[in-house]
Amino acid sequence: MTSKRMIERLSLYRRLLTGLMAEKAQSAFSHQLSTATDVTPAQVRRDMMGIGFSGNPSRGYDVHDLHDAITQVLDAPTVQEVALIGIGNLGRAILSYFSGRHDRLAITAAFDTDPEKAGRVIHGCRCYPIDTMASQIRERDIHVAILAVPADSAQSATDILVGSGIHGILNFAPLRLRTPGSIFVEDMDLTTSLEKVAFFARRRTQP
Amino acid sequence: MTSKRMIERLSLYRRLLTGLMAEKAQSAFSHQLSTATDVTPAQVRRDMMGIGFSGNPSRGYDVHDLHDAITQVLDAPTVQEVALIGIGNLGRAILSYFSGRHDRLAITAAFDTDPEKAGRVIHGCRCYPIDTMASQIRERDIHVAILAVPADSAQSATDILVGSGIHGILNFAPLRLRTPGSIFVEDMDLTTSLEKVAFFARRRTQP
DNA sequence: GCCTGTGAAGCTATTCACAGCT
DNA sequence: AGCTGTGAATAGCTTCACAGGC
Repeated sequence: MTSKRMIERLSLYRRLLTGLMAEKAQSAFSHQLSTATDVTPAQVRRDMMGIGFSGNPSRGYDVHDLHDAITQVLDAPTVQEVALIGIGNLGRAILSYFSGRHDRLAITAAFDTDPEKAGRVIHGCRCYPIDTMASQIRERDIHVAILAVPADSAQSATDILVGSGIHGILNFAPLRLRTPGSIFVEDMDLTTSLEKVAFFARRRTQP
Repeated sequence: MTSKRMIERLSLYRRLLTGLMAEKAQSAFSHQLSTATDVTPAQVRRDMMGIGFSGNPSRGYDVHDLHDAITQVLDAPTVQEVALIGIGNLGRAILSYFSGRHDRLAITAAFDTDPEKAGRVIHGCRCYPIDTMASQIRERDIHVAILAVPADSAQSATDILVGSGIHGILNFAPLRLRTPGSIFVEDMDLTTSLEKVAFFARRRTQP
């Protein structure tokens, strides 16, 4: 229960439900949730079971209640702060992408080695020099970090993060971080993903 | 054989092997390949089997030969061109990230609705207005696209891509694209990934 | 002794299929 | 008639464990 895959799907369902709420839909069937999220209806029902949410054979699932139920599972009761490490092109893109988009997750501190950037406010997020990172993360009780630094400084940054009480890292650096098993790491490996797409695209061209 | 997961791992092995070649290593054992890529030694050996590559019980796998063998599987014999759709913050970050990094994959055309951007060259990649996209993709025989447009224009851009002969899409837009089954789509969903990290980080905090 | 190669076992995740409800 | 909830079946992937080689 609550496997990595299932959490991903819950995130998708919720996003879809938010859209449905905006168009005043009261309820939705598993097959409706399934088409927009690209999973099977059976999978949707399994996931509902997984979070202990029940639907109704004649109406399906209540859109509002389900949205709440998923939020109950996915989100912390209070806003979770997120630290961004690395304010290069990618870091800034990530900042602009998340800026004000989520109501329970917010990037509230960004760090960079470049002293030029310290003190600036980018997309509503204040930037600090990297040597204040450990103390700030610890003091502000931040447990989630997004790592967007070059590959050659990723491991040293990670070591600091781990030592500062971080529990989860979204890693954009193109390497596998060495971390204690207690840290959750999700890799966003652009190179690997693009190579994968290129591979399967080629295979579709001439199978 | 050659499942999605395996292709990802091959990409990781190759990156590691490139590093090993730089430090003049001749050969490597499965357990060496495994630690740096975060898979088990048994998995490494399975993957070698998968691409029909043999090692040697006393020396392990020849670094150079294995690098070649993986490249043979992963890459096209010639350079594969990639189109980038959307030259916003994220698109530019992706451009800078990939610029000159790969020798068989290159982003050689970028498209945006903003006519201001057309004609510019960003990180070595020429930008074009979006209405020339279909014809250029078709004429230049491009089969791979990176989609980095806002969510509300992602589906219409996708429809054009599909109609232009694209076979694989690396999708950064936060929604599931509707595509024919013949198209390979890989989703890079920042929101979902961050929610996942936040969820498991929280769970580590108090399990 | 320590490695690779691999059949067999084990896991995990997904899908099937149908009873039960409305 | 068409849905949900779910035990059972299936599929896909990973690890075990050991024979064979250096």
